[in-house]
Amino acid sequence: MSIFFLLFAYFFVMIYNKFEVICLEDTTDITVHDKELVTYIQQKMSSYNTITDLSDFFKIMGDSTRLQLLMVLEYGELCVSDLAYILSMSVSAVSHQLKSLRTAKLVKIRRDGKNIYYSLDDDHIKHILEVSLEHILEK
Amino acid sequence: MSIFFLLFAYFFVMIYNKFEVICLEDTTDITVHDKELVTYIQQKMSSYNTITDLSDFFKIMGDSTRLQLLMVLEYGELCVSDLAYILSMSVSAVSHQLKSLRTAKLVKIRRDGKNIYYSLDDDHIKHILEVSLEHILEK
DNA sequence: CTTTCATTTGAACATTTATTCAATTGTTCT
DNA sequence: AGAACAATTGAATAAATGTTCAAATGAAAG
Repeated sequence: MSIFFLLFAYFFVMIYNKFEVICLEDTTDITVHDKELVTYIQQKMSSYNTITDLSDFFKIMGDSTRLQLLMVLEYGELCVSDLAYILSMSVSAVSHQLKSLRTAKLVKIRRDGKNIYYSLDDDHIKHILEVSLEHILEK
Repeated sequence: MSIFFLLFAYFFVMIYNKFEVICLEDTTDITVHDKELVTYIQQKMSSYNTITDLSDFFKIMGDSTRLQLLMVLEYGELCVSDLAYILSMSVSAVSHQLKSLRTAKLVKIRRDGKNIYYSLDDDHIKHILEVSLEHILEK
């Protein structure tokens, strides 16, 4: 009885391992069709860091709350409660998002007494927003 | 005994309701500081639809996989397995993201036999990517 | 007509993300 | 010093998102 069990176990492990190899090969070994173009792109492609930096930048503006904040701040500096009033959101929620924008270096702050005034940190953003807005409106 | 319970319940409900009102007022009644600027912005602000469209557009590019796909496709049209090979990702994952890009009308497809070739649907995107890349590199 | 290849699809899972709530910090005014 | 105001913070909750896996589709070749 036990010898059959051992044999069974042995073949099971063998087949299981084989199966794993097949699976791994399946996900990594992808047949390339346009080899010339693929190798050309692999040489030319931007570094992974550049791409993640860029996607992080887009991710920041990919939220309507943060984008509204940026667009409102194009008109001038404003304190947190005024921003919350304009977006009709809670002060806390706005503050959290302003923090994201601040760590992304898209806005800067100025303290004046009890208030903290936020403004755009950079004029590039205005340009990007304009170009992108054109893209949206033309579609 | 039961009369005290009723009295307690009555006051509890009264205070609870009052408390709710305070809470609601707390989140909506925000003191405005720069009334002039706030009302000016409220008139000038883009419609909510425009902003959500724009943030949806940024959201699409806010993922490194999708952004890589767009940047790779700047070099020419490619089929799914070649794209998967370049990004070293599974074909399925790439296909899912290509679908997002397609519904966002950023890429288009062309069928050729068993292969499906993807390419950029629009030249605007190239421009936006260039402008944004400049922004990142200058920081 | 069946097999093979390229791709898509849907469900499941894990991870990330945005907002709320309650408590805390920092500032001014009395 | 204490009250009042403006804003931040951290934990908790709920919603959205990306990848994997397994199965299904569509097209071409044997």
